[in-house]
Amino acid sequence: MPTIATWNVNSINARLSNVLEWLGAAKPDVVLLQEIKCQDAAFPREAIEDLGYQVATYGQKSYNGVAILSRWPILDVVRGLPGEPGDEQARYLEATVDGMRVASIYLPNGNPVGTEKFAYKLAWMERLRARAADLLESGAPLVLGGDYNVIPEPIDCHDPKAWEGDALFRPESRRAFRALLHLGLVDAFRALHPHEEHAYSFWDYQKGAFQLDHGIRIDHLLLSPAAADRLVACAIDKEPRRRPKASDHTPVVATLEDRP
DNA sequence: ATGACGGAACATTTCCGA
Repeated sequence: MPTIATWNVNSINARLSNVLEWLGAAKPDVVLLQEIKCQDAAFPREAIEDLGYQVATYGQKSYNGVAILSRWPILDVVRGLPGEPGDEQARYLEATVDGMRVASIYLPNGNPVGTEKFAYKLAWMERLRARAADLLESGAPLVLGGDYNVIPEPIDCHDPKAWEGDALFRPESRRAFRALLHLGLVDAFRALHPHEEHAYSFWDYQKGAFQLDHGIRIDHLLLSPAAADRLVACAIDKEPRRRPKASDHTPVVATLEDRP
């Protein structure tokens, strides 16, 4: 059965050996990467192609950058989130793989609240909602995966009080995330594990956060009804976060039934 | 109130992230 993963790698070149090892061990079929932190030409394409993946990237210098890896051809690629032609931040890459429309999403952080950065986050989320609504019209399977930089509910963080007021947990951010769900999108992990606590996908590098399990769940796979109907498993793989030179995020992996 | 870690780059310091 096909698996699709999302992983914010916090620089693909700093993380290459960890990424190659994980691809070889977990053997995901489709991978949505965020924060590749390089331009397209600097992406280590050959090393990943050698493992049997096709590669599409949408990079920029130093910051942001997203990519899609797939065992199947990557078709009809859209670079950038529609709705704001002047937006030069590389945070959205969309394509068709194995009959599914997929997108790799690196949603803006939005801190500090009260600045143009928070306004950009909320505007970006509205653009994403509009794009998702368009994509849902076809009824084809759709997977919107990535680093949403949103803690959906108190259960999704170790200490809700510590996150009060942060852009990741502000009511406006959570409401905009719920607006995506209200379109009919399903949070794959939470749908299958409705009460699971300490299910985190990010732990800060500082203050021993990983060892203390002071994490947050901000990396999400949102599935359209046609994709959610095929959902059989969703897991957070903490193994890459334990390794030396780890990203501060770890992969989230969904398993879908074969196409009917 | 600040820093703590870690990455990139016009780099021995600054900007950014969550």
